[in-house]
Amino acid sequence: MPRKTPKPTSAAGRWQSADHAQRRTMIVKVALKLLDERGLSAVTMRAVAGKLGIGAMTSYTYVDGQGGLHREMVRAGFEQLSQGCDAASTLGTSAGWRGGAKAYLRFAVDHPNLYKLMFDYPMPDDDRDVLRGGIEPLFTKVRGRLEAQGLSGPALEKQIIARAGRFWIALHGLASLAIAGRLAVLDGGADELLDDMLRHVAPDSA
Amino acid sequence: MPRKTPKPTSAAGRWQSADHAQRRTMIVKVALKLLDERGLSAVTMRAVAGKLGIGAMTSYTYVDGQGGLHREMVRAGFEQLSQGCDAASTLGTSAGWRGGAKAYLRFAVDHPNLYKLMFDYPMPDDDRDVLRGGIEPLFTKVRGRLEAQGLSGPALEKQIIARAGRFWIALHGLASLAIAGRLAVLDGGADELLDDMLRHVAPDSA
DNA sequence: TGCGATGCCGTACGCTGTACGATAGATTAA
DNA sequence: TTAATCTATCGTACAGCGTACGGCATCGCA
Repeated sequence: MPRKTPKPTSAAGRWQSADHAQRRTMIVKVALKLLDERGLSAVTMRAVAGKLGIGAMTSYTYVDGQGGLHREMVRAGFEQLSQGCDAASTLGTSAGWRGGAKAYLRFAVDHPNLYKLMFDYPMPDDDRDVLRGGIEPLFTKVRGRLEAQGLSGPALEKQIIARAGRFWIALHGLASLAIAGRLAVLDGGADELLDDMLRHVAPDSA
Repeated sequence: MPRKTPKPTSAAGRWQSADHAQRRTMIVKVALKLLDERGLSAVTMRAVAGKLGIGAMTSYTYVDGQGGLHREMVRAGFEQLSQGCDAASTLGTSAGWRGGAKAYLRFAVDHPNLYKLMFDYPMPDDDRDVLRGGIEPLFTKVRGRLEAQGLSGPALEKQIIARAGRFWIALHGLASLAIAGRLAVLDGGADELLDDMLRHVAPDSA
């Protein structure tokens, strides 16, 4: 019985009283939950549709197949990562870098499957702007910090890439290896490794 | 016609004149070629068996299903990575770190699918020894360097983890982001980023 | 009232991994 | 020599996947 009447209540009934955008959001949300809880291989079109009480093919109306669903999940992931890091760091201060870094790592450890999907997802080559990808806040902060120090022009751009890039590469290395279980030697000393890393690659040092 | 006579020639005929270990190697080799050329999703049991002219189920005699095949590919990959880095670096020298690093990155860029498989592959938790995983040479070299400086005991172990770990994390971050196409901003300046990274995290600096 | 547009989804096709069991050749025992 | 056993091979089948296709029910508008 498609498109009946409003039908405001009932778990799967919510579907009815939602517009197009909301329905896509519902699909992505269910997919993210499945991804977190049971891994990428559990995010099947059938499973997602089943959880929403709709036919498998219905989801194709709101999302461009499985590839499109992955793309939406990646987008949502970068948004969440970006917001989390933004909230946790304060512009330019050394403690700010550390706060942002911890937020970044927390996201990766809390959502390992999503994080992997985000960084395995092929990024279009014509996006010369690497700032995309959820790390805009980092670059913006570094920019502000350096501008406050009087830098500008090409030198500024170069320094931004060097410092923010370096910082981000280190963070991603930590996150990625932590997820893969490669940092077991630490015996719980992930904090130490992070501190050591920050000492060496913090955007404040030349 | 199983287990006929030697039959030394012919492409698929080689299969006959091979022992158990050699046949597994042949399977893994074909799988690695498929992985490099057409991605992980192309490494199907049927495709691998087909390339060897054997029935799909036959490969199960030599490899423990798809999971086992992945495991064998990962093993082969770490072996190759380890050898490449070992050959390219000379103990302790600053140029040595750089050579090893370049070899590491070259492997990752030349075999992105394999590299991803290697570092996505779940590592057993009871392998407290992270040295496993193809980076033993790095840790060994750092150890030698530090021992030559007179360090020993717990301080030595701690320094090894701090310095080699830091170095490796940076390398993996670079490799991983390069594969994902996240380093496009460089405009071909990957070397610059590597140099900057080496300046900051080389195992020689405290 | 009629009718095109829109959302829904049952069915079907080709693909996957792999469990099972039949078969055929090699090896060993009598 | 002959019979029994073992081993490698793989044809078949099943469940599950993504998704193309087409039929359907309902809505918005004329």
